[in-house]
Amino acid sequence: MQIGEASAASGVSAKMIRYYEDIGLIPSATRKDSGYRLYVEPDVHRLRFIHRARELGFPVERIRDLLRLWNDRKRPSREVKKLAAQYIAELEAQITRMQGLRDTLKHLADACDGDSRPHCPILHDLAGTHK
Amino acid sequence: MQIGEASAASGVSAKMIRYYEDIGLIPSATRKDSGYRLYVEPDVHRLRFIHRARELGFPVERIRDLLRLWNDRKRPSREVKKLAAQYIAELEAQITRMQGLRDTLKHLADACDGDSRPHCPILHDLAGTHK
DNA sequence: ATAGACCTTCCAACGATGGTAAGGTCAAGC
DNA sequence: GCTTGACCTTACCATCGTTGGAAGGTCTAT
Repeated sequence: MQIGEASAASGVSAKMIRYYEDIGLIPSATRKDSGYRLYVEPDVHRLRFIHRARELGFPVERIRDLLRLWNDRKRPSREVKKLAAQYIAELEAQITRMQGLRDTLKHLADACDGDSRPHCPILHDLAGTHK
Repeated sequence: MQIGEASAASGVSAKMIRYYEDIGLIPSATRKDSGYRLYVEPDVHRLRFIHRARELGFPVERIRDLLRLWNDRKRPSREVKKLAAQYIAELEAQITRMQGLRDTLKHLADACDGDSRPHCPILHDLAGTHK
């Protein structure tokens, strides 16, 4: 099948399939005489794997590791779990940080009258005039 | 004062000060005969405002709006509060999304033995073989 | 033969920041 | 006056993942 069909079947845009090939995340596709890329079912399977991992937010470089483990039928599940745990920890850290931002902004917004008067604790805080 | 001092006083790197000038977030600095940029206290104040807003995660384009409101002494606080509320809602959405990712990964990791055996629900899910 | 759907490569952009290179300026010390 | 070193200038390149476009080649059906 050509790249368009592989794209539709995997959920990965043709653009991104070429990109993944470019950065070596997937092997170079075989080509027809015309230069068109050709794919078979296992290729689509791998693309679906990548698509799902991206949906889960794994950065591409981590997907490289996941693919390596996926291809190794004898790998210990310990290694996969470790990668997942690392990523979970990163997510936790980012969530905590964003919750902090949200809380700070909420406090400022709560203290802001939000009426037609110009006084506003939000801008006041941003201006750093309280320090 | 020169850009280095303005940078140290505001917490914004010299690099970013030039960038902000480039994208029109701040007005073009006056120059010495040598071409060196010159700053005065109100400039530093504005840079601190930007710095704090970036710390709070405001994207630069939103800071543009905030600066406009900040410069308008007669603006109703309602407008500022509205901007903040929008950003808070975006934060909430992002937090919720990341929590979803984290929970999904946690469930998968919990179901993974994490031992030397190769079976692993994490890769199994990524492969989409359950669908 | 021609239309139109598909494919190819290459280039640019996004947002915010860091880095580097090649060069100009300025103040202090000798 | 000359050198040193800290500071400044512009102009690129890289990041990360993705999208868009341009200019052109290929295939299929009419």
